[in-house]
Amino acid sequence: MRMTRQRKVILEELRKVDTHPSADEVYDMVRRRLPRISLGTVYRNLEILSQNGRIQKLEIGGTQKRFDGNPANHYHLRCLHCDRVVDTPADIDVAVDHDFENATNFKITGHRLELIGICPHCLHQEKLEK
Amino acid sequence: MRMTRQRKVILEELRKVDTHPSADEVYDMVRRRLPRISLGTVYRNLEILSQNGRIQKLEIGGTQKRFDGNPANHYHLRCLHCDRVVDTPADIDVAVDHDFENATNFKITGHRLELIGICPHCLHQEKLEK
DNA sequence: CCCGTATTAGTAATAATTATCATTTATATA
DNA sequence: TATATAAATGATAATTATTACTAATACGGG
Repeated sequence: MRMTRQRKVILEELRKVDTHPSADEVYDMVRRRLPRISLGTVYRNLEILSQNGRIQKLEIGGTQKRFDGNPANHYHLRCLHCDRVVDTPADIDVAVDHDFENATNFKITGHRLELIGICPHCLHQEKLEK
Repeated sequence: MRMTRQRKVILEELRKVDTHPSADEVYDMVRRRLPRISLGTVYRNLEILSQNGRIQKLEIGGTQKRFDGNPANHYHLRCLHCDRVVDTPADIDVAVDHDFENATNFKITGHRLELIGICPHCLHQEKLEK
């Protein structure tokens, strides 16, 4: 994998944030440094970087895919109100694979878990509105 | 909610299968009984039926949404090879919401869990190929 | 049975992503 | 350091999945 200027900046910008941006949000972020980059390049590189394990492509609820600059395994919380996606603490691990391997006749290689709820920010808003 | 002919057939066909079809697959199934139904009607009804809790809209990996005629709570296994989606036994429940509510400051209302692996059918195929 | 309104079929529009291709550029090697 | 070459880019077109629009239709209460 050649480390092009575009690829480098995409990776750097994605690592700066913990907001799990969509491809077009990454495009906006990167365009501030590389105004002539094209959206196709962003898509292509997000795909390549996630295939190489440098970032994560998240398939969580909603219409767009989101991207995570942290390639380490962790879960995500999604806020029903503001759609924000937040990382869960790294030390929580839900060891369910073995249970399901016993209960079904699949060979389980992993799982995707997404927690749904209301984020602290929106909880606070709700209180104020009462 | 009016029970139109179209809506009734969509619900019936979806309940017949355990394959978790996408909207266009439901369209194909339903068209055998109602050849003049339109794809828009299928989309609209799948949305309405899922909002009324009669079916489930699944947002699992892949580009298309899938639908499940069984509205009861259960998890899904997805096969990496053939993309088949299979229900998990109903009696398995992963009680993680409380743990995450303590570890974060979200109010957790639920979770989505998807098991990834190789289905028995594909495992068998692999053996034969060796 | 008739009326009012939700629903439909058909089509157009939108949104997200992927493909194409001529030009440019990173990098291995001479 | 210059050069060859294959990978990558930018611009644009194409595709895929889904949603919106609208005149015509049909469900179901009275």
